[in-house]
Amino acid sequence: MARRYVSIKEVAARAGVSFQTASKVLNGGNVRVSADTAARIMAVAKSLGYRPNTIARSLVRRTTGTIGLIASDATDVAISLFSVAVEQAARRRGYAVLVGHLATGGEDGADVVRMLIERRVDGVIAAAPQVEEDSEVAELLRTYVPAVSLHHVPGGQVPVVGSNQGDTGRLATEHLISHGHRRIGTVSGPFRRRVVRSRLRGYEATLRAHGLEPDEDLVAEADWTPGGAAAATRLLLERVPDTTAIFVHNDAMAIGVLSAVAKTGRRVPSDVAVMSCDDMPFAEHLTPALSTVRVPLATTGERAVELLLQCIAGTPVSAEPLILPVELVNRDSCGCSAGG
Amino acid sequence: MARRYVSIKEVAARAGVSFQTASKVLNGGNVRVSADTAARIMAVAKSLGYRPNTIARSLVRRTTGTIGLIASDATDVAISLFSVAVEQAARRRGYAVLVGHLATGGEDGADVVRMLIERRVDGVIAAAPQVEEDSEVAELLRTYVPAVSLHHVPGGQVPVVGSNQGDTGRLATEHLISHGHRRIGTVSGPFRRRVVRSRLRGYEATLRAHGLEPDEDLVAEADWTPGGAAAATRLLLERVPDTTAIFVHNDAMAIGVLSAVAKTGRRVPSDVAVMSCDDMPFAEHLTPALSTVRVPLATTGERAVELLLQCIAGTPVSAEPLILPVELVNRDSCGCSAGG
DNA sequence: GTACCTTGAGCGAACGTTCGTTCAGCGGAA
DNA sequence: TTCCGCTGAACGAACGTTCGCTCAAGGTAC
Repeated sequence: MARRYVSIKEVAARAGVSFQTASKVLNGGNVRVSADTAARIMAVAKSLGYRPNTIARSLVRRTTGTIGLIASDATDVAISLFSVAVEQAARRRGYAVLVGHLATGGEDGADVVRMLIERRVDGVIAAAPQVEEDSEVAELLRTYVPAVSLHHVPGGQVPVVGSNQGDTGRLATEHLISHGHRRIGTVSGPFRRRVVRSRLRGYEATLRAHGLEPDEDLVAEADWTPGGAAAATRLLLERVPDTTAIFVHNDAMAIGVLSAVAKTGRRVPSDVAVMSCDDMPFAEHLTPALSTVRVPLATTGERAVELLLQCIAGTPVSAEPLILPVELVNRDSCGCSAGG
Repeated sequence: MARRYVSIKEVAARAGVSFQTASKVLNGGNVRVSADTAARIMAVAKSLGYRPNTIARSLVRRTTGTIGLIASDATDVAISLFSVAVEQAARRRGYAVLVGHLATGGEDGADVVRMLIERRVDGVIAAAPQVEEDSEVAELLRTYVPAVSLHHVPGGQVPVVGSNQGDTGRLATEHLISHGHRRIGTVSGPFRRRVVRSRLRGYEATLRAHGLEPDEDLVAEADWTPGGAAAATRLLLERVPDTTAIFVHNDAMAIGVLSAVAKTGRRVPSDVAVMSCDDMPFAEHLTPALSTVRVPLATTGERAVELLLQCIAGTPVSAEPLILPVELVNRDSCGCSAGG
């Protein structure tokens, strides 16, 4: 299999020019080379199957044209949607993406970042809630490499991009209230996440704004998974049997909520209405079709890349988080189609 | 922000040794350095925040410790499960992963591979069905870099790892037959995919083995998405209204099938039983809980990494595909829990 | 005929490492 | 005293590029 890359020196030798000249025509910018010398070099390069060695290029240019993506264990569709968007946006701009998926606990965060740093990525995008608690990661990001995060990073100084999570809570809750519900529960992600707390605040504020008192029995903490959400839902319906609506913190959990509600013999949406967050591709195909607050993950990914490239270029970047609007998507699970 | 990496030369200068000596203690192997010189160098390195530059290292070592992963647009949970497994397995072995997500049509396959090659990845793992049709990609993989694929690559010579897809078709169909079904439809992925054809062959062979004649009206082609599957299901049930069971080619589509069946007023599993493939995390939480043939995607990812590292090391590798067994997982949608 | 400009190409240095070889100094055996 | 071997460290070369400077040849203007 003896595969070997041919270097620019071999190309140059075969073409009868210095390797620096070959460099100019093959990879370089302003060419200063006659048309037929150039053509000859190109021809030789092609026939030899020359592929530039970006490793060597990176060494002298001191940039790798690579960005690092640190993502949580992307069983979560939302994260993978985001990751794909990031990679494609980056590639469109000539950047490659080096990815690290954190273990569930996120205990390897610093390892991943070190790996990225040692590979000299030009910048890092963090899409892992675990970094919220990891000050070692924060420190590394702050001191070694431009970074953009989907989540707040301890100590700040890392630009954040995302949506207003309070809005998702507000929108979902308001909509449920507009359907006449008064006993509105919520199945949330882990309390220690900022996203979760923001959504919870939005939910509670909206309740109050409509004269309803938040009740902590109505709040059930889960873990972003369908299974966890199903358990939380059972608990919630036991504690408050007359719950008539549930606000779920993501679509994956909504699957579990739907199933748990059905298992108690209640029907969605007539007995219990359900509103979710995210709007993943499968949401509209669940039974009943899931009403949800759309979070623009793909756009967020593209914005994150743009923002990061600005940081890399040294353009000053706003200290304020870049906020992308969320949007209510009404389908069946909230009761809209039933005319409720 | 003037971030600057400190090089080994600066560390060496501060420690009063040659940079090659510093190299030995910081990154090198057999040390031949006195204990306190070593300690001094380490201390300086730490205080200066030295991070080895693997770019330079790669240049001289002629390996990057990086593998490329080319994946289809991983909206598909199955692919992202696989990708995560690959990355984590690779990292455990000291490799980083450079990822490229193909556009839906896969028209950028060769671009992605070229990007990987120019970055001198040590090997490539392909998890994109589109490569089955891309002989340019195949050619690049064959001539430039060790590779392992989840899908057959035109022209062969690239080791394949995966499951026996005929088995998934057989297992699902047999199980449905064992429940007494005689009119068994199938909602498949795109016909031009080998996976799909293998599963279809397994399905048809099993039908025949039980004295049932395959009927092409019972085969509805879809596109791996819930929406496409829903449409295909409607078509199928229109063409053959007395269909009593459906074999779906993945869990994502099963969501659409479940919803489409329900919309015709039929119930799952009593009117129409459903068997799927994959066993994604959400499958058991659908309503009804999805019976499915588990495809060990995560294990496949780890095996792919192992196999690739063998190729990289030059260990001869079997020409036969590496087959991982699939497994029947019975839940509610096939009728098992109803005693059918 | 001289001076100058332009074009095309060569050349040296640098990027931050690794790796193998060389070398100075020292202790001990003959 | 001489020679040897060992230890600790220095040193040169190489990896494959980019970048900027130098330089020769030829053309043009005076």
